[in-house]
Amino acid sequence: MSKPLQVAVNVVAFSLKANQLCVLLVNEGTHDASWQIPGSIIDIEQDHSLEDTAKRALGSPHGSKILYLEQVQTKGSKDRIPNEWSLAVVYYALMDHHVIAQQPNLCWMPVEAVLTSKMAFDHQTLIEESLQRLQNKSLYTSLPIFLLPQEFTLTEVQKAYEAVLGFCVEKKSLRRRLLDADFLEETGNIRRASHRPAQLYRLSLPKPYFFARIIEGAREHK
Amino acid sequence: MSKPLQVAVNVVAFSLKANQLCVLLVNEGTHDASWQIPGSIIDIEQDHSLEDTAKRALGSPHGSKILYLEQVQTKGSKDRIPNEWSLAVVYYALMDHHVIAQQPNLCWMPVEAVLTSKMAFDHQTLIEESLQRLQNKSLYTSLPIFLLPQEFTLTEVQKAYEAVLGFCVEKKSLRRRLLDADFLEETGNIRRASHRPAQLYRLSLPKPYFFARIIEGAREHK
DNA sequence: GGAATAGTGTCTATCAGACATTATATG
DNA sequence: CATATAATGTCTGATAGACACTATTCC
Repeated sequence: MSKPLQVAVNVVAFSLKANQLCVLLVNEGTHDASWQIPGSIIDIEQDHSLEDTAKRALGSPHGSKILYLEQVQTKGSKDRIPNEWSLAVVYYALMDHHVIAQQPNLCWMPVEAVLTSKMAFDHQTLIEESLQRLQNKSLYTSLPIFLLPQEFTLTEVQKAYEAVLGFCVEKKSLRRRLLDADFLEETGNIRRASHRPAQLYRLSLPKPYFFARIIEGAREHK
Repeated sequence: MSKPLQVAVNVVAFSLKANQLCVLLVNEGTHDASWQIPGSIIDIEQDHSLEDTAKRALGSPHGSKILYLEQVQTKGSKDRIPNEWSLAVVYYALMDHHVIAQQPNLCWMPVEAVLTSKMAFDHQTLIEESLQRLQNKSLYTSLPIFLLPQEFTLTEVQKAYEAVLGFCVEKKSLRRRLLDADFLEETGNIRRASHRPAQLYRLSLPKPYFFARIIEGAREHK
């Protein structure tokens, strides 16, 4: 019989800020470079399930404002953290960056910056692997839309795809995919600016839509 | 601070037996209908990582004869098992059914039979979800080949895809995918029978290959 | 009218499916 | 030669990408 083990749930939270994909980081403050992703130890009194722990780690116990939450993987080994068998269940979340209260120890950092900065433990890897999953899945689903507010234009959807994927996507192809698929509905409202106004849409289902084919422009960028 | 928790690793092992996709089941013998999938509690002395626990659960500590192993998900909640917060990391494995020693408490059961029989705990669900993952991934990867022996014909590959996916795939399309992709090499050997003999192939890489598009015949069967 | 972005029309290339055809072994 | 399976040729349809074009608003 083996000794018991403490289990953490960590969350890589993504949001869009000025058309940039960002990740939520916490500074535990022990020393300067100790940026981490949010996480909590499972509390079997408080948490009913792993998802509850994930939501608690994001300070959103009832999950409001977490528009999408998906488990990525579980890491467990003797040497993930020195001298300690450690286990972490990793999720990623898509949300609006406004919902996190301004706190000095929290920040939304652009992914490119994250990928070159020093992170605590193996959190760099956890972020990379979550990003990889989000990117792959965005090639054949409507996931990037879950980074947007409830009402959005098709151009905003395109910007969201480009922020997630890291390359340009073709306007007409994307619009064809989106409109042919029948998971968007016009709200009837219109976004005005100093040019032709744009139709506003909303999701008619709270779940991501799966397309039959991937965005193939991706192949040249692999 | 929450109480510690015991963590199990469970494995849904698939193999091909007479062109049928089968799942490895264990009967713990306490009562008749207690078929389960193999599993072990993490032993932090013995196991270096989660994968080690998975391999140990399959009675294959060094992983020989497990041709493919992939983590599917981690289930954790208060009510998965009555009156106990329980946590299980689930993997699926692809292997040759010959490698499991004949033991009275082990059996390879065809998936269709599994899906209609009563299983212990939530193991029915774990199998369904693993199968789902295997099927989805088989639409755009070479995974089914990992159910075959080292040398195989293209017709055997087709049968493997059909066993996994549960529907017929078109011969020419599949061969085009396989041969255009450059992850197979002819062994030079030949499989003989009472008809035209077939070229034998082997994998030139031990990793699954990812195709650019899915097997679209799938769409009609969804 | 000019600037700027929204939204469309349409051609091409690629590739999966369908299915007919040819090839090669055994008995 | 009959049978059975291996392997190929080739047409069609669907759809992603490219990109030029039109539409509509503000100033």
